[in-house]
Amino acid sequence: MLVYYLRSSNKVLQMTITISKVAKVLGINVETVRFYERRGLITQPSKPEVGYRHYPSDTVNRIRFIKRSQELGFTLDEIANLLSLNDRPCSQVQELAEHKLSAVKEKMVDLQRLEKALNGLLVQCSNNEDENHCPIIESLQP
Amino acid sequence: MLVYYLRSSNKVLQMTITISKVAKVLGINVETVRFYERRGLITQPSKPEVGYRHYPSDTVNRIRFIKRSQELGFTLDEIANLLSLNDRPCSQVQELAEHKLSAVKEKMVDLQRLEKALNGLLVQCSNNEDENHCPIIESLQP
DNA sequence: GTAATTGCCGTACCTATGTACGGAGTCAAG
DNA sequence: CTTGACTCCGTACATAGGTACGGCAATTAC
Repeated sequence: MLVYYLRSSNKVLQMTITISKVAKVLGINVETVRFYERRGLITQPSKPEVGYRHYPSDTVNRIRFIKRSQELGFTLDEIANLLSLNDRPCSQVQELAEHKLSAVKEKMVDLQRLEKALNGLLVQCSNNEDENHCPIIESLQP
Repeated sequence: MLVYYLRSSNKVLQMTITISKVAKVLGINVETVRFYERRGLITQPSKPEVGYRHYPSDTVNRIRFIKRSQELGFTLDEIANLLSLNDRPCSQVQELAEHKLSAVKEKMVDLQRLEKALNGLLVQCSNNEDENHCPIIESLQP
């Protein structure tokens, strides 16, 4: 079910679609769309007297924004923040991104430490003579 | 409250303590100890006719093992696995550690990709002329 | 016109790793 | 003997990000 209506300019078409179409074009679950509504990340279109709600393509775009931001490691709370910053000075957005970047760097240092430790364990293991006694278990024990 | 009792060797003392002491020496919450009991990671000492349960120092050591393994990024499920492998051939333990290692490496690649993307955003931002219009928000949008 | 999809809505459930709470029992100190 | 601290136990709550279900309404397909 498609509804078209004209903007006052008489030029721009705004297409509106049902929730399942929204979910489908984005490749996500209907429930996820509804979840974002509950979280206030997108606004729920008003329910018409008769029939189903229809969602403008703005909503689709907004969810795309959300999904891309998630890929960049932002949480939904941070994304809500980003969305509210739409017309705010660059500096605030930049700050958020920098904050995120330093968190990412920290996490990478963590993982490097971890990688080293795991490699250490495996080296011990490969030098092991005694088949029935694993040095990994040993070395993790106090 | 401390209870000492002798092992048959007549040499080794096994000290037993209350749950809050266990938590205290480990720097964790009492509830966490109880949570590990529920998860089957440690066994709950039987309750004496009168008074409180007392925990042997083995329990403390076991929890230390758990905590170290967690630091290495193992989940509680994996740790349960490790604990059950105590006297098993090295290969199984090694396999678990290798699996973990490759997960760590994957995660690092992810984070590097993310770091690059975030840096890209910040470069755009610093090249920005228009104070009121942030390219980060723009570039995340479709 | 009837059957099969969808939509709508509230609510419960999921994973992972704990934390918190309430009420009753127990213990140690003053 | 009373007070305060601790234990025990079951259950609920917390976070993050959804997913699932049940019952009823509306729409679409044939």
